Amino acid sequence: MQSAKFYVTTPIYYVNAKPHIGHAYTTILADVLARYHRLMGVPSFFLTGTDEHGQKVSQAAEKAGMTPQQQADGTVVRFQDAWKKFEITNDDFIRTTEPRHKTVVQAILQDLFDKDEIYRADYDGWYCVTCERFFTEKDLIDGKCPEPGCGRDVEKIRESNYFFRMSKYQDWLMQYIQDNPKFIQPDFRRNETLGFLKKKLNDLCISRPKSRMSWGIELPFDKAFVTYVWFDALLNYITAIGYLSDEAKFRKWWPASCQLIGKDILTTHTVYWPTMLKAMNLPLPETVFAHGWWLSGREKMSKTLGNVVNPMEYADKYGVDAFRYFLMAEMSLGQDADFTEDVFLRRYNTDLANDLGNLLSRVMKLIGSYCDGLVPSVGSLGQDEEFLKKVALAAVEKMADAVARMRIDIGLAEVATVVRETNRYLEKTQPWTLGKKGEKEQLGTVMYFSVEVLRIVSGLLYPVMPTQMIVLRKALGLSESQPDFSSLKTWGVIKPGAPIGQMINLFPRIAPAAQDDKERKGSAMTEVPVLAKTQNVPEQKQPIAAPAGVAQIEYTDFTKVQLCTAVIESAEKVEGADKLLRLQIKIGDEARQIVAGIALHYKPEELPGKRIVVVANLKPAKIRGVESNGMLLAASSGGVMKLITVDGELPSGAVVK
RNA sequence: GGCAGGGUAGCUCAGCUGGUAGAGCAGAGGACUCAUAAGCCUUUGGUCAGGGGUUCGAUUCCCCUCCCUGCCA
Repeated sequence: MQSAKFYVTTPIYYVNAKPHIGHAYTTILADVLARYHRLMGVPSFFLTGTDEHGQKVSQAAEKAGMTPQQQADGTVVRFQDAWKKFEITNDDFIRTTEPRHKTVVQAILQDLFDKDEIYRADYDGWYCVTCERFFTEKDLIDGKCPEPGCGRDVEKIRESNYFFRMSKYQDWLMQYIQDNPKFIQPDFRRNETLGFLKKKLNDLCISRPKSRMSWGIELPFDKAFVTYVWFDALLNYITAIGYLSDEAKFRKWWPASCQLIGKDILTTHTVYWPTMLKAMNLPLPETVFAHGWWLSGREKMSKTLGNVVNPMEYADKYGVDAFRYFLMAEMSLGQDADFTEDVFLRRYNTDLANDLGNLLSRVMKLIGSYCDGLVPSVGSLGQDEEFLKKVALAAVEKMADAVARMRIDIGLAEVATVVRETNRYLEKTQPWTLGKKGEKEQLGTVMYFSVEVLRIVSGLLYPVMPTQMIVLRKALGLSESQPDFSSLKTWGVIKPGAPIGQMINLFPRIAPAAQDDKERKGSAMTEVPVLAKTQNVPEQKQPIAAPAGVAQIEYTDFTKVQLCTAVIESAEKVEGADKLLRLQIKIGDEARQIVAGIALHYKPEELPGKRIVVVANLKPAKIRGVESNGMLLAASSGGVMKLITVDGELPSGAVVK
């Protein structure tokens, strides 16, 4: 199943956007695929980049008082930094504003124009002066501008544009898709494209008049126009690898092995793109793979809904490796998947902390205690050993197969099984008992087999968790920094006598924040706002029976709130706010500033020295421009408000529960 | 409305060409202690959406209904 080379691409991301989980997922998936192929010794090229032309960039630039290029230069780093942080090993990063891209795009356009693949046409349409946008007849809503919140009258104008003769490739493309089942994956996406192609395909407008939109690549044969962004953007996949500039390089990598996309850009990649390539007389990519969305609760994760989980936050909170592992393990094939903290933590604790991390701990401890910290030699083998070895080696094959089928999740599940089997193996053989009984030889066999399995597991997981797996391998005394696949297929690589490193805690267990049950799943994500969306959002099923207004909570929910006692050091009014006081408090030895809405009930001078109860782990917030690090508790009824305090003497910083 | 794909244990899903179901997680119980209160063992859960048909026999094939999802309009 190995090809001679592996060229993987992500879409180029719109530079104006902030990196979110969708970008992160695609890019990490590409990275994992690239790393697996490198591990298997397949020459690999991994491309990502940014799409930097188009109206939104120029609008943002104008707003910021800079040129579009400056705007793009300023925002592209958000992607570059993110990928660095996520250990992305892309071989190139293309920006569509780079000369190497623009030059080649223009050459392609000129060539297609010369071959009459592109022609000019006039047509009538409707223009909204306010929105500065052009619409076709059917775009209009009741004959008015369809832009949300606009709805003004539109005027009929005649416009010219250039068109790519896409329609003539319709039959060819349908046939090609049918003949090449691997071209569009997963299968149901292929059917979608075929469905799309059942209707008459139009030619593709590939230009925009500069009068409407100027930030783009100028058409070489008509300076009054720039290239339509999609036509420009899709070409990145070939310009970056040397099309028309470095033919040897281009021939080495094209056609792409795997082009990853989100399901939202299926048509551009399975209709526009292949017909463009056909017109250029280039072969099509082997596979265009459309993955699903990450969902939180019931809502699609997208910036327009405002419920984006910021990938940075999870990576910071739980580690880049754990984040990568979660994304790869939790999403299967082209399906959508849920991203909630509950699901994340459960998977982290189960797979990484309890099973894998803990396995490493127990093995290291046992070798430290009973084998002088050295990998022992092997004695006679029994059925248990043969079984364990078989399972581990089989996982290597299964992972290779899973990678070829784009089912990283299945491969990872296979590895998890191996880890579980190893834990079982330890229970069964009880090396601690063997150690106490002084049965050195058997003990040695058990420990050696455990170490070997961990070596193989670490190699299989390396592409997903590069940092932590290197740590693991070092702990096993492996000197090589990167594993290679052939060593994973081989049993008995670690030599007896090799020293084991210090005990490490690879994946510290995280105390679960909340119990999971279906009804509360949606609300577990604090980032999800209540949306006033009326269409297509089914009512929440099975609403929980709870008193109106406030739902019952689990004890573990309560434990999320860290309450403790504090002493007020000083207090003063916040200027411009009649209810707010700025308090300097001490929680134990820690000084903090909080803002409290108690000015109508307490005078600043009567507060110093009072013992209060505060929520200590509340996210810091700015209230009226004043930073507040916590929140005090007070009870109120009928216009009277009293501070919560403790009954008797207790030091500041005492835990309240 | 058209097309496509689904509805299997509390959750996420696996079940190829028909012989009444499995995994992981979650729940319950237990023995142990090398380990990250982890791990291991045992165990509770399923009229396999509903109805009809073909068949000796259907979760698996066919038809109908209901519900969900995606794409399109």
